[in-house]
Amino acid sequence: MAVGVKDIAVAAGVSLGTVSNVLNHPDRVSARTRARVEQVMSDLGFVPNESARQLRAGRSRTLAYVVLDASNPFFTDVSRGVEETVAEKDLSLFMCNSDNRVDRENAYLTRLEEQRVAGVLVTPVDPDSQTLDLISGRGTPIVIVDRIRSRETHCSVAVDDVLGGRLAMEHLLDLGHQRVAFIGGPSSIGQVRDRHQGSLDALEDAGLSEDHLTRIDTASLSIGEGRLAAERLLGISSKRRPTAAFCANDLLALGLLQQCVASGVRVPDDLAIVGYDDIEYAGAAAVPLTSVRQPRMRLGRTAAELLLDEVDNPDHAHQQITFTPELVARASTATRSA
Amino acid sequence: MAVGVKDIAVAAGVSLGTVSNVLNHPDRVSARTRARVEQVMSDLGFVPNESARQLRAGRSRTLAYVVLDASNPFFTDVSRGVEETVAEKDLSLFMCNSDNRVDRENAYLTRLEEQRVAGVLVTPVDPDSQTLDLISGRGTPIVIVDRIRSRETHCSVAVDDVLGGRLAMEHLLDLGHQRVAFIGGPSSIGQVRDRHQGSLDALEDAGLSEDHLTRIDTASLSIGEGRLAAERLLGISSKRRPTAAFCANDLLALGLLQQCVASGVRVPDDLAIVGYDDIEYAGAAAVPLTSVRQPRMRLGRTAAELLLDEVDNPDHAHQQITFTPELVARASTATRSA
DNA sequence: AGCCAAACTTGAAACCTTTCAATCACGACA
DNA sequence: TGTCGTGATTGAAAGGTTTCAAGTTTGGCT
Repeated sequence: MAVGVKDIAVAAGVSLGTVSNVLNHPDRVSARTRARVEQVMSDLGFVPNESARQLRAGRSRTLAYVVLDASNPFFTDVSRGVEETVAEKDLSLFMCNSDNRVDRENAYLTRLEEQRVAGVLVTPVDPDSQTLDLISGRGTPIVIVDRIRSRETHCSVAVDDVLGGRLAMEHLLDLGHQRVAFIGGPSSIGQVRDRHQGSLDALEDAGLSEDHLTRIDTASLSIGEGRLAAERLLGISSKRRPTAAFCANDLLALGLLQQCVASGVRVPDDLAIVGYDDIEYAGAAAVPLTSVRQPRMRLGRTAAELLLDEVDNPDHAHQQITFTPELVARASTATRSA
Repeated sequence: MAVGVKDIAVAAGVSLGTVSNVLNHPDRVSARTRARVEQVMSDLGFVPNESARQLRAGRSRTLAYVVLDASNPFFTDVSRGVEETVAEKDLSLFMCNSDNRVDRENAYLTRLEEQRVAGVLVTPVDPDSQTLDLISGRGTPIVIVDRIRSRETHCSVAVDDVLGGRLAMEHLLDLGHQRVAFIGGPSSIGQVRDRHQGSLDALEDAGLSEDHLTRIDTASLSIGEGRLAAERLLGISSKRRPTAAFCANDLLALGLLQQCVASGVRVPDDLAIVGYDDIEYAGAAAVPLTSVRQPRMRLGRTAAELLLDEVDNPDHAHQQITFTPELVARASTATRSA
């Protein structure tokens, strides 16, 4: 059934080595022989066995990206950047979705290592996971995407979340808001902590105390949690209620926005909203959301470049790259007069 | 550097075969030997080489899903269903994103065949692509997801799009709308054709002529195209303008909704909107969208089950499974009086 | 015709694992 | 003590490819 190089060799009347050369070093083979061998290959429907090739070569020509949450548009854009860069090389990219679960992440990482993939990109559930060190220690290059690690044992790319938080808060303060809600959680997520910290920094710089920021904790960064947060926020007596909300990501902001509209709270007049990530749905919302944009594609592209370098540059040095976020102002924080 | 079974065997003072047995047939090995070998494995950091295993076994224990568009939430939900089912077995799942491009789809399929994956799920750009036949003809099982094929040479799962189109249109007709726009394209996509056809069927059943349906063609099924469609729709003089729009998917509907809100057109009062797919963002929109829901997870689960059957059931028979869609009514088509 | 270099082709070894028939060790039983 | 059976272990072969040193052919030149 399965036809291998040997069958091709026999059918074309050449040796195994020649068939292999047609595949891997076409220049070493005379045009006539090559044509004949290629003809036979397509006649017989030959499909090279990548396992055998890998076994010989020691490594495969495949990269993998272990995504934290494939349904979050933020990550699909990062993936797009990765794919774009990888596609230019003669490599393929497989994607694995850990879905925020440590066990699945580990299962995938193990499988990938067993497959001897050329390298792995990963947005880990826990950036300090020891598994990552073990694997790269054994020789599989790993690049960490969108997370920062305490020890610099890998390449990584990330965005400055403290700065992002600061940008969001400064924007709201500039607009004259004095009472702001920070909506996000759980704080085990580094991103959430950093964005919150950035808001506090901005407050401090403005000479305002921390009291001006009301923290509303959420169980996750989802639309549903955004709706729940809205209920808690709107439950506050209108006198003391914040006039603006900064959400740790756009999904929360979308949920918040929806619940506000449903409750007759006008956005931005009664409540200004800032999101984070600037996913496509943020700009496309009925009240387009102001959001902090991260260079998502660029994140993916850079991560892939670092990995490619680590894969085939013998004197590669680990790098930690941090990008700068940017505020995109839209209707959800438009000035009241407008 | 790399430690293999041989190194383990030497270090543990046993033969190659015994090490292999510890891995694959633990019951054949005495408890004492097994413990010793396992100890050595973890001491030395042994990671089995999957390529070599595969080479011997002939097939890998990996499945793959070639997704049409990883950034469309519809497909991420289908993937979730697939993953769920696959995770129950001792198999892993890789995802590939063809991004609607035939060349990438083919590149991935080729790679997967070379890797000798156990089976492939695919939502193809062109359901009648010949590549699919070639590959399954050579022995790699393929299941087609969310598309229908003219010839029944593979298993496939899909949703009845003609019925979905009919449900949407009947809903609008029930609400008293007489002039409706169908927004979607390009019509090279079978789904778009079917959903349009379903609307026509509903019209006919209601005894109305095709004139009651204005078709607005789009270049793709994206939010941006939805906005463009809105401009064309709103350009029609208010006398002749449709009072409702049925969009071929939710992304179009979201774009349409946004542009309407921005232009001061009230939804649903001035224009009722029905989307398709019922992605999470549809229900979470500022004016929650009425949409036609497809059993996305179920689609994924069923596809995976069919594939698993084809993989390890010798007398597997191809099946074409069609699911039934369901209308979810929300605010975007609420009755005017409400 | 004879020689040489260059171009091409060959065959065997190596990659790492699994399988399976064959061997071994051990205790039980006669 | 010798034999048998059982469970544990072994060693060699196989799986499909690539590599590389060694061998062969080709064509040009004198």
